Amino acid sequence: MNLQRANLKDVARLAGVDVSTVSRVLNGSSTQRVSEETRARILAAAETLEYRPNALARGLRTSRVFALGIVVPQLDNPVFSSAIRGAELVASALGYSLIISHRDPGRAAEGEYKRLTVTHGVDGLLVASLDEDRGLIGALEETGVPFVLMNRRIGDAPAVALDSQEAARVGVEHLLDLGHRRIAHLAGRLEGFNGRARVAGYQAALAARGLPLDPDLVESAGYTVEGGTRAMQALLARLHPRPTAILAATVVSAAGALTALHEAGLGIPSDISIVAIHDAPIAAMVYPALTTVQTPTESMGARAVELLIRLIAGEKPASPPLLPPSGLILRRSTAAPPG
Amino acid sequence: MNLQRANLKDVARLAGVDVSTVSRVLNGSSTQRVSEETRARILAAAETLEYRPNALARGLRTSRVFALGIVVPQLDNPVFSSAIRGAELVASALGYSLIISHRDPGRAAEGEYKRLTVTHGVDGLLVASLDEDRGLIGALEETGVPFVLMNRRIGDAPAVALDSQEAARVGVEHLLDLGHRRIAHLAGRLEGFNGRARVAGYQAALAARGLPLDPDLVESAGYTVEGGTRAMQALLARLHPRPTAILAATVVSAAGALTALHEAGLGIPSDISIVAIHDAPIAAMVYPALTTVQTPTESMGARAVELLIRLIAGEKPASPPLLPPSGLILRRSTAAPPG
DNA sequence: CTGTTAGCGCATTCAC
DNA sequence: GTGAATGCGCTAACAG
Repeated sequence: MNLQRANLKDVARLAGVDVSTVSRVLNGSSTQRVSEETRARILAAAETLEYRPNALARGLRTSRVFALGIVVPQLDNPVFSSAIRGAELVASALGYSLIISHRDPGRAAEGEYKRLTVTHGVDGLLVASLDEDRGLIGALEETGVPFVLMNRRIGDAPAVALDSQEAARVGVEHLLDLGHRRIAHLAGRLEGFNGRARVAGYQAALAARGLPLDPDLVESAGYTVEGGTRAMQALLARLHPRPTAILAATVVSAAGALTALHEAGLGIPSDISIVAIHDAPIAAMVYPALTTVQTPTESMGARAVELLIRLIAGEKPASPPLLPPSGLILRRSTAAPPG
Repeated sequence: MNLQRANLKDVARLAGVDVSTVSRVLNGSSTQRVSEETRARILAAAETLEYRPNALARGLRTSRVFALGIVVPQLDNPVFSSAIRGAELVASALGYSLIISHRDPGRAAEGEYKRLTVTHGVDGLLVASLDEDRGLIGALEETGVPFVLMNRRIGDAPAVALDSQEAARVGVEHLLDLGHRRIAHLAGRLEGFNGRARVAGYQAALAARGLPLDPDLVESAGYTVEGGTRAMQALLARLHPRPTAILAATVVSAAGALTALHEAGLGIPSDISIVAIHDAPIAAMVYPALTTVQTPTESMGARAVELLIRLIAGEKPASPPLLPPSGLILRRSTAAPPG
């Protein structure tokens, strides 16, 4: 019933003090000099009235609304939905709300950032972009509020991203340990931040075992099912003998590759093994269930919020190091090579 | 640069009028009686100053913040992420922001609703719940702001939901048209709103062709991959002869069923066909790609926002009728029965 | 047709 | 230690 109702004045009246005193104790400013007695009385009054500060009024006064904007290009991408979950968790733990927008950060972006910052007055922006768009940084800086990039680094802008190179290395190493020597890579966008890193990790793992690098073993598949299918078909058509194992950039492209493999009548993992980077629910939904390199996507969102809040507080924190993979999830898609 | 800067006073000064006049023309109230001349001067001033209203101040004054809270139990459920997308689209088209929260609506819900409404001051709530929890309505009503339920109806509370019965009927009819007569149903939660409706639709389709209803053909699989696998295995173990086709409640349980089918060495669709309700990206990621009954999940979010905004405006709109399926997406998992 | 006035709820500077 | 006064930016009577 009396929700939204009680305000500072009500609490002040019930406690028999002035609103300014109530404000002081409730905000617990470091320079608080209030007698224990009245402080207790005020706290009790606030309690019985179920007082909740009005974020609007407070924001109008302090120009801090305790809201963060987060813009992601897509909601159903497992990497982003997981990052959002992580962000939401720490944001609300720290008293912040998250306002999401799923516009493509590259496009119509500028208007969106203004809407979020100027109009709605968020304190900071979390931005997950899919491409390298340099214009993005400019648009972001124009908003005047702190921001942090997720999933990639652009220049030296504040960012939290995954160590895709290490993730790829771990995946390939697993395959090497199983005995595979002819390993292909279903790459993402070769020009992209993560795509490049994965190729580097793939090559590093091979080089560490003294294996030669064959450019023909790498095929760009993008990040779609269709791309995965098409790239896998290309690999199958071009490579003789065919590879005995595949490192896929994402579970989505891996799923597409599985389709191509099934259609080619190949057994998985009897004829060919496949390991994908990123762990997501769909890894367990395909057949056979995918062995994956688990990446800390949820932590990425969490770390990003922490970084952003420190930025908002006026600190000058450095971006954290790239987040290393958190494990290898063994399922049914990998085994020793045939023969 | 001069973002967030310009306020009504600045515009008023530049236009040589009073702030109240500026407010009047910018808000375009129906009772606006301002000379064309000054109106033009004000508009021009606002333009050059890139004036953007401060939502906080406006909200404080009008207790309308043009923000909607949306709480969903999970972000990566294709039904919800799609509904969110639809909601976001119409919300922003109508000038509203969406504040998301992915708490389980049943649990810790009350506190969450208060945080959203009392503290952040959203104008209304969109709630997608997974269960029937009656307490939910009480908690929602206590917030004092309008709300609309998504994905289910509870009592006669405002709600936008899918016509799951019709969706099931369409799926079964497709199977019947292909010649199947022994069709099993991988059901959701039998006690749930949608689960019950799907069973009814499944039975109605069978009855319409004069086919007998065999309770043994229905198995509850919940909404998880594991549930789908387990239920499919149970069906396979219990039914002799085995069914030639399956209607799965969701793409997720269908994916689980595929795993069981593959492990049993059955060909899809050569030995057994399967059609799933809801279309989602994962339908195209599994093997074989799933034929699905497409449901308007994005529209569900869109309609829900429209309904909510009318509620906020003080209208007393009725909940729209259940949303019928929008089509049948033919992929590779269905064909005529063997023999 | 347009200016004046009065807060919305809160934090904060300044008295006492 | 605590109260009084002020204003964040805006809208909504109420005057004129």
